[in-house]
Amino acid sequence: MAGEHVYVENLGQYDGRAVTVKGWIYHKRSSGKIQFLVVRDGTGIVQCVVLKNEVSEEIFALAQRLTQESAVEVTGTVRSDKRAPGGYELTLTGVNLVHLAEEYPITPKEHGVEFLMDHRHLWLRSRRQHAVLRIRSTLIKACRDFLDDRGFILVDSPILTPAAVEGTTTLFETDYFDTKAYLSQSGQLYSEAAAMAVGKAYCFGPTFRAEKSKTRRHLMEFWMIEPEVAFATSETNMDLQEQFVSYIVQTVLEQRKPELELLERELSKLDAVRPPFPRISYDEAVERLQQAGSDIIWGEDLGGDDETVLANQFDRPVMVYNYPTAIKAFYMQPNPERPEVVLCNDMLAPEGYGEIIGGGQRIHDYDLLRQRLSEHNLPEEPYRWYLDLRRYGSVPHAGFGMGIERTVAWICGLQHVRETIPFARMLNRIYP
RNA sequence: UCCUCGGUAGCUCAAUGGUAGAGCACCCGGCUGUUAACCGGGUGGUUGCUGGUUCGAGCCCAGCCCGGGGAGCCA
Repeated sequence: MAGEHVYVENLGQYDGRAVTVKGWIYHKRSSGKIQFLVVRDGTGIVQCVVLKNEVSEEIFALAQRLTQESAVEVTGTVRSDKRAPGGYELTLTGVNLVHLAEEYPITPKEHGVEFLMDHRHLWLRSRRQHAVLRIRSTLIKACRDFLDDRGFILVDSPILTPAAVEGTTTLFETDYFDTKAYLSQSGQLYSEAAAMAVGKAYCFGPTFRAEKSKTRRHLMEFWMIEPEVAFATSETNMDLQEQFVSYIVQTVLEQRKPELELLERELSKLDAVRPPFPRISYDEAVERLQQAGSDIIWGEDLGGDDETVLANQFDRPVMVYNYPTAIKAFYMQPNPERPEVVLCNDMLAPEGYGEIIGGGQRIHDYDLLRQRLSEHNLPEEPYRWYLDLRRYGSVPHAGFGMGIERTVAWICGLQHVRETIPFARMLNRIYP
């Protein structure tokens, strides 16, 4: 055995040279005196050729024994070849078996969703899932780069919390040394405290919703990034959102084109995602929907179908602002000229991917916030610290939360968010 | 919680109320350029569970279990 250890993604730089690739057998085809081993190493996939009269009998026999997903170190000469997927292939001189895999459950044929999700730990090895994971990784880095480059400070919020952020959503309850604690459904309230400390803050982490939601857009555990800015208004908040979303989409488009192509994503639709984004008021949204045949009436929240109808009227994400106060959370700042609506907005992704951002301006007046807590039948005690923020140098401020999985699903063009997170937590699924 | 569709070989699926099938995977054999290779042979079943109707149930009926899609809620 000889040859420098090289990753498949760099094979092009080693044309004509002897190298070693360390990886797993993705697939195998044989034809009597010639065998094709398709090896993946995490960075790519390369076809390796084993010729009977160019290797020893032992090597040829060993290659024949290899099973799907067996771990190997293969040595051979890099050669560009049009017949090889990827453009380069390896003519093998040696094979070292690291581990002979048992019969692998996931075959190159079709599988159902339940079977694949039961084998999620193995499904991650497939090409499509690789592409999604890489895009997710790039997207998260883009989110953080964007905020870090603009002076935001990462201030993480706790996962274990004493109370609900919004009284409405069901929370996962756990025991905290004989008192109750809840898994965080949002880091926002803590992000507000952080913004009052450092001016521009964001938190990024998992959030938990115990709602028995069973749709392609819902997970019980999902990741959310939540920027919060002091001295900001709903207007500047929407400016930030469109800059933010444009940046991450264009970054993924630049850096992950091969992955998007593998997923057969229509790139032109992503290319169109640049500022400014259309902004329509809730009032206008209701009118547009009624004209389109919806039976929605003013005061009702937009349903999933409504969101899709609206989003389809634009070629980029659309921001719907100033929803009725009655259907929004207790901390939303009312419009001073129209208290029946609040200064907030949602961002709806195109192509029916639904709401990817929810945000708005927060109440900064102490008395009004107390009144709202009371109106929402929320206890004051757990929110004492939150009310404190309105007692010591309270300023207008705004922020938003973006769901990572829905955003990845949209950018990748996936039918379901379960493929956008390594190990999805869903209704009826907490394995593997 | 509600609506809707489904559960048959390891996987994906067929089977008028009348002998349980195919493709793939796996095993054996053949093939020096395969691309989900191909060709021949073989192994493989408590038809989700319980009860009922019937001479006879994978199929019809009831209940339950499990899963897919959707609603509500939200990101």
